[in-house]
This record gives sequence, C-alpha cells and structure tokens, in this order.
Amino acid sequence: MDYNKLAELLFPQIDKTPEDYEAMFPQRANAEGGAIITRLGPSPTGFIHLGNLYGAFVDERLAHQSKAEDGTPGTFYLRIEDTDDKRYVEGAVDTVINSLKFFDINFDEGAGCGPAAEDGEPTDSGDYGPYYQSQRGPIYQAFVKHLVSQGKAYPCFLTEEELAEIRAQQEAAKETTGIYGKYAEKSRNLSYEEIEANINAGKPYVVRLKSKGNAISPENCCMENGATCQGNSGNVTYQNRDGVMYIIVNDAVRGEVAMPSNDQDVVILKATGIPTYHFAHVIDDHLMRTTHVVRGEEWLMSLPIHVELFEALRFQLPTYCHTAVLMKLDDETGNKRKLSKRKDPELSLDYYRQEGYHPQAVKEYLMTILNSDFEEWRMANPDADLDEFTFTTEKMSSAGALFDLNKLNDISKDVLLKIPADELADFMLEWAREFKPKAVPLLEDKEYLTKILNIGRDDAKPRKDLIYAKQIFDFISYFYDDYFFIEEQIPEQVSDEDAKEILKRYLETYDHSDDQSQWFEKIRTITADLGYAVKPKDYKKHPDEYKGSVAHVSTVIRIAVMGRSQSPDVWTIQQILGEDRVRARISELIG
RNA sequence: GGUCCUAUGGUCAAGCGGUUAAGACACCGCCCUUUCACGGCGGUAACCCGGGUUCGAUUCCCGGUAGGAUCACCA
Repeated sequence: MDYNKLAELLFPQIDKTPEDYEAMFPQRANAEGGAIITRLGPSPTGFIHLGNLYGAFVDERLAHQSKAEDGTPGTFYLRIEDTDDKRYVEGAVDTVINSLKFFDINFDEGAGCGPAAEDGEPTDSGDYGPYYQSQRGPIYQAFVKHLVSQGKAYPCFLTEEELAEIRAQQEAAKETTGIYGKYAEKSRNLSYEEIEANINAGKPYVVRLKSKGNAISPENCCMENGATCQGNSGNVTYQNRDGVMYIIVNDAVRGEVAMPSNDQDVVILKATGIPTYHFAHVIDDHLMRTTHVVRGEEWLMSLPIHVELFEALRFQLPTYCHTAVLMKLDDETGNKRKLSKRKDPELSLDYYRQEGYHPQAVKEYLMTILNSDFEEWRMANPDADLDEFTFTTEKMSSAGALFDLNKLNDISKDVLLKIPADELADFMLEWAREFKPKAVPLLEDKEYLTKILNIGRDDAKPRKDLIYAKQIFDFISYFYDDYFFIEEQIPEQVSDEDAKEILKRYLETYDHSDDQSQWFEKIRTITADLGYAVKPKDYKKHPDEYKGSVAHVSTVIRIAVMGRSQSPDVWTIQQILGEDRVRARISELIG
C-alpha cells in the first residue's frame, strides 16, 4: 500500500505539513526554566460548575505561581473545545470569562481575551490560535494526513449498524468492546482501490489510529517479563507485565500511574472531518505548548490513548495532573457519589451567586480542599493574600473530596469579617439587584446598611454571624420596616400582663440619648420592680423566688423591637434604628 | 464484567516502620454573657478485613472487601 497516495486521496486540499505548524508555533519563550503553561478547555455551553472552577483554580495557580528564568510568569490561556456539534450557546465565552473573573481567575490569552472590537464583539488574543477547536480543522487534518502517510492511521467505513453488531458480538462473548485486534482487520486491510471506490461512492468514513496493540511480540517489543524501557515522548516508561505492555506515567498529583497501553484503533477524525477530543487534545496542547494538563480524574482511563498518540506523533508528553472529582454524600443511598449537575444545585456556580456567597469565601474554601496544608498556612498567616500561599500538586488529594457546606460557611464567616463593612454593603446591594430586587431601595441607603453590618465588628472578639448575602439579609431584616414582624413568642416566664407592663414602663422611661449603662440601669429597675431577678444567676439558684430574670425581661423588649429573641446588642440596634422606629414598634405592641 | 484509582473519627485531613495517632469543621458539656454570635476550657469519636515482611506495622508487599472512575464518530 502506498500510504502517501492514500493520504493524498483522503486530504487533497491539505498542503501544510506538521513541520509548517511546528515553525508557526515555536516553543514559548517563557517555557524555559520552569514556567508552567496551562489551559482551560471548556465546552461552549458556557456552563461553569464548581468542578470547572476547581480545575481552573489549579491551572491558574500553577501558571501564575511559576516563573521562567528571566522572571516572567507562566501562561494560563482559554481554549474553547467545541469539537462536538452540539449547539453553541450564544455568549458562552463571555460567560466563562466572567464567571471566572468573579473569582479573580484571569486568562493571559485565548478565546475572548483580547480587547473588545469596535462593535463590542470580544476578540481573541495570543500567538497560538485559533483558540476555538472548531476553527482548527485544517491543522488537525494536516496531522491526520501525516499519520496516514506514515501508515499510522487509516480510513474506516464501518457503518453504525456494523459497529453495533460487532459490539453485540463482543458483549455476548464477554470481550472488551471496540475496534481492536481482529475487529480492526477488515478496515485496516482495505486496499487502495477499495478505499478509492468507497470515497467515490460518497461513503462516510472516520479516520482511526492504527494502534500498535499492547501485546508483547517480537515485531512489537521483545522485552523480558518485568523489564522496562523508556518511551520516545519522555515521561513514559513501558513495562512488560506478563506479556502485556504497560505504560507508566508520572502524574503530578497521583505519582506513578500504570495501566495497559492502548490497543484500540480509536477514532481520531470523525466523519464530519472534526477530530475527537483525544486527537484535538494531543494536537492542541502540543502546538499551544502546554506544559501541564490539568483535568478531572475521569480522563485518567483514556491516558493510554493519548500516550500512543503523542508517541505516534513524536511529541513530548506534557505533565498530567489528574484531579479528584468532587463528591457528595447521596441522601438516598448514603454513599459517596460524584456531584451531578441534575441532582445537586450546589454544583452550579449560580447557586453560590444566588445564595450570595462571597467569591473570596468560595476561593478560600476551594483552596482548603485543594491543598491539605492550606488551612495550617492560613492560621499562621490570617491576613496574607491568598496568592502568597504556595500551591503544590503534590499536596493535592487524589481521592474525591466530599463537598462540605458546613466548612464553607465557617470559612465564609472569617472571610467576611476581613471585608470592610462598606464593601460588604456594596456586595449586598449588588446581590439584591439580581436576586432580591424588592429590597434594593432599602439597601440603597448605604450609610444605614453599613452601620448595621458593622455591629460588633471592631470589638476584640468580633461577631461572626455574617455568612452569605441571603443569610445576612434574613439576619438583619428587622432593621427594615417592610420586613419587620413579630416572629417569636414572649418567654413563658413572662405573663401577658407583665409583658405589657414591661413595655409600657420601658417606653415611658425611654430616652434615646441614654448611653448603654444608663439604658440598662433602667431595665434593671423595671426588672426588680416587677419581681424578676436582676442577676440571672439568682434566678437560676432560686427559681421559686422570682418570676424570671432580667434575661426574660430583655427578651420581651427584643421581641418588641426586633421581632425575635436573638440578635446583637439591643442598645446598639436601637441607636441605629432611631428613636421614632423604636417608639413606634413598642407602642404598636402595647396596643 | 475488564481496567484503573482510593481506603485514618460524621466530614476534610496530618502521618510516610517505634507517636499518649495532630489539627480543622460538625456535635455535646461547662465558663463568659440581658439573648445570640464571638471567645475560653473540656468531651464523644478513627487507622476496612485477612495474610505475610519485620524485633515491631496505621505506615511496606499480597489477597479480599467497600467506594469511586472509565469502557462512544461526548467532552
């Protein structure tokens, strides 16, 4: 078979060679001396979930933390993986970029990363484009053509029915499914004339890799059992394990990973002329000079395919970082399972936006599950910027981490405490504009809101009860008349008459200009006059001698003014609320 | 089913042949306190099972078990 002739028959319109592309996309200047080049390759649905964010975070940190010899940092770029013919969602690239920007994750180059054009359309930036796989057709085809001309790939005309039949046969015989070994022979052995006839007849076809298989044989490799040898692409070791060729790859997060080498004649070019993920990954990450490929664990099993592809093309293998998938405890089965888009709203980044989690809190949380020594570092450096932490792939867990909302909330409390109240007020308003529009006019009084958010923050032991916007709003809602209502019952120790009496006397003696001790002194007086214990301990010791304690009296006032029994300090709240509101609310309750 | 990954308290996790087996979150109790939150003190709670190797295994090896991942012209 004349493979050159075959390549020409299949790709007459392709005139560029791999060498041309190698020259067009030379090694990156900053890749020398340790700078890391990473990429994010989302599909163009624009849907970014927590898992994507998790990976993007790793990519970003790895690239921007690393430095070339001359001090320039690594590069983190955005490539859109739209090889699937599923519909392209309008504005998806913008969505991706903006979703990540919300978390301070910024790209250096790639799709949509250039300055906006005059008509407002986003442009791409960088010298290694195009950054959309759908626009890279000729590039992929040039490499496929090259492989065909070397006899390393071939066209396959198997129809869906034939494929299904083979599959059924294999399943019945309990064999591995797919096109490999004897099942590949039919297509592999097609003569030039047969192929030409098929093409002239307009039959659709795919291009498959001609796998070298993984059996140890004289023409393949004749290593002794257990012996190893180095691969051409670097970073790969082959080993004969009882007649089966294994690949051993050093994964940055998992260490050495061993598995049987690929024996499937995988599809590299679909009937549409568009490559599969496997092929696009190999070509793109090589040509765009990616040094570290960060991706989910679900890709680990296709590593042998990628290794064979890298070897066949004589490309250098990148460093792989297969990250663990995010898990969750299933309510029904009680087992761990992968977070799913359909069942788990907390997977969607929108969930955190709706609830009003601060991006910094989500980042901080992600970092704690990403690197096990982060929490320790954070305790030692409570005020340091997140970027000062040195992130390492070695410290990443290879088991799936369970998503823990409790932990997120705990971290969020600390994060929000460090954000100045007026910034938090802006954050609340922004959140409300999107998710609680009715409250916007109220929250627009920034001075008022800032005062509220600032309660108890400057103390030596600052309050930590602010977690996320939605929760915060509920927490402070009584400051706004529209949302104020009596939510709780008065304590059982206090009779209805006493409650009225307490409030009546409170209102009579109320002086808005009292300082906190004067104010509390008056409550003590009321407490004592009505037969309640001024010191809660007295009541605790001698419950028979008192109706209740000052705590219960205070609770009545709390409920009158705030509608609830739990809140920060009453005096402070009243000062913010203003005299009119306080008086009005109490009068209202007295009736 | 084949292949691969993983296995320390409820959760996240230190540990990398000899430890009273850290820490954080959650939970419980006490203290502080006019409630709550914060803070302080204390507490419950773990090395999946079985074989080896070794003077000694949570740690190394093998087997089992469990959970997860993956087996497309989807990524």
